[in-house]
Amino acid sequence: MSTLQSIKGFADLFESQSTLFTQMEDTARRVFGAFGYKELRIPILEYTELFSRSIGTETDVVQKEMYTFPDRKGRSLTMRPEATAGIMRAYIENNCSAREAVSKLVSFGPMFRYERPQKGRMRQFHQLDCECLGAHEPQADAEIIIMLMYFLKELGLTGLSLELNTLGCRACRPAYHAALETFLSNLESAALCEDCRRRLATNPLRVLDCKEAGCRTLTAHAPLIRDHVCADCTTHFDTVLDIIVVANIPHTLNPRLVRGLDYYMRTTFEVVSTTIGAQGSVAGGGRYDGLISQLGGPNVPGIGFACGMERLALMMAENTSALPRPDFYIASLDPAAPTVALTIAQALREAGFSGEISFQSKSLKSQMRQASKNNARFCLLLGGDELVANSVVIKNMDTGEQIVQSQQALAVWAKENRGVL
RNA sequence: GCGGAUGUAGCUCAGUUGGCAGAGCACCUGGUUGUGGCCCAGGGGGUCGAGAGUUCAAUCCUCUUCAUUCGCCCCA
Repeated sequence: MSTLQSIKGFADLFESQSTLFTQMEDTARRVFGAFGYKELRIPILEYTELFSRSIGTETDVVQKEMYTFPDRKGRSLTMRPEATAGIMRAYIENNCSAREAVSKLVSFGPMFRYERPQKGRMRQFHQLDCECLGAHEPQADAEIIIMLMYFLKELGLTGLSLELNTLGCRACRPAYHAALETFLSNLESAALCEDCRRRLATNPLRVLDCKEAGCRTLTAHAPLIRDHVCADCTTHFDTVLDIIVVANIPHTLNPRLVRGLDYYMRTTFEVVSTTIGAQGSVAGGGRYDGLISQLGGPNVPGIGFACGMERLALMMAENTSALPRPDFYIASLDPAAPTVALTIAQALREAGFSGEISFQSKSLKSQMRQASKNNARFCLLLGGDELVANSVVIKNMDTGEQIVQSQQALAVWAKENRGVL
């Protein structure tokens, strides 16, 4: 292993990839901005306790996936594995609830989880995060789901399915968990797969989400959350569904949809793609009333979601618009010419044109090949007789036509004939 | 943390029951051409991922290791 190698799961994004991320961020600012969301940039490092207290100490994320280390004074820091916790901290610390009844925040950036990389999963990955704080009404749930689906549509993505579920609230969830555990413990536990036998102890809800056919049939008649939630939760979820139906948003109810982070309650949702490999979950979120107060803040409700940007990029990949074409490429036929080229190029750029110069003075054939590859609209040839004559040959790379101009007048001439160069 | 696949030229990959390392594309030089794209000729490039073992001889067989990749788990 060489230190001159990137860290496993940490990727370099060159133009073809980075333009996709730029496009996502631009679309996000436009779409979410139209719903009143304001951008918030939060730190990458936080005290470890923030994550363990919000995400849940028993979750896989906290137990085995965080990049955690001590700072120089021995305090435990963690590179954020998700954005919600940090946003909550910022919201509380800056006393946002006193300034506005509802805060709508959007944030994007890198997240870090120590997992085995595979398609659609990196150790440093990027999420786009929206949080709506201060609204407990079901209309807020519906709006954020509608907004998310609108955003994905604006990115030109298709073939996505929206799954919805409710997890109940603090009042009714314990009863459901008890009913589920009773059901599971009455099963022939040996018939469950190895993973599920482990889940019985760690996270019984996950057993419902198992992909093994054997477990599927065993749990086919397991108690479902929907049948156990309280009247308030039922009303809440029904209202959300009514709005989603009226808004004509295709969706499926998935009573087995479970969230991996402890703070979720009531409405949960996930957007899934079947086209990008095993890690098909593209966006996920839900309501988390109680999280802010649990972190020591005011009793403010919240709902939000996160989008996996790498996973969106996988879907957008073949969709890229043509890259902008440079106006000029300056090729030199003489070792002294690149010096002159710098002056000419800068005058052209200040006149509003874009382009590069070749610092080498190679053969004409080779230079023209480079100019071709550069895809510039015009190739400017410097050197030889023309250099002596203080002029430059301008060749139209599409038509092959060429004319000669004086070097000093070039930028002015080009500006006056903008359509030409 | 667990499993499968793969590491050979800048890129995509061939290859040998173990015997001097290959192609296409790219790059460079020259020719042809309307100063670049097509065509022709030539050329540069590789500790065959790394380390150990077996052997007269290992890119090939054995072991170890590192990396990449797909899946499990988990998540977005």
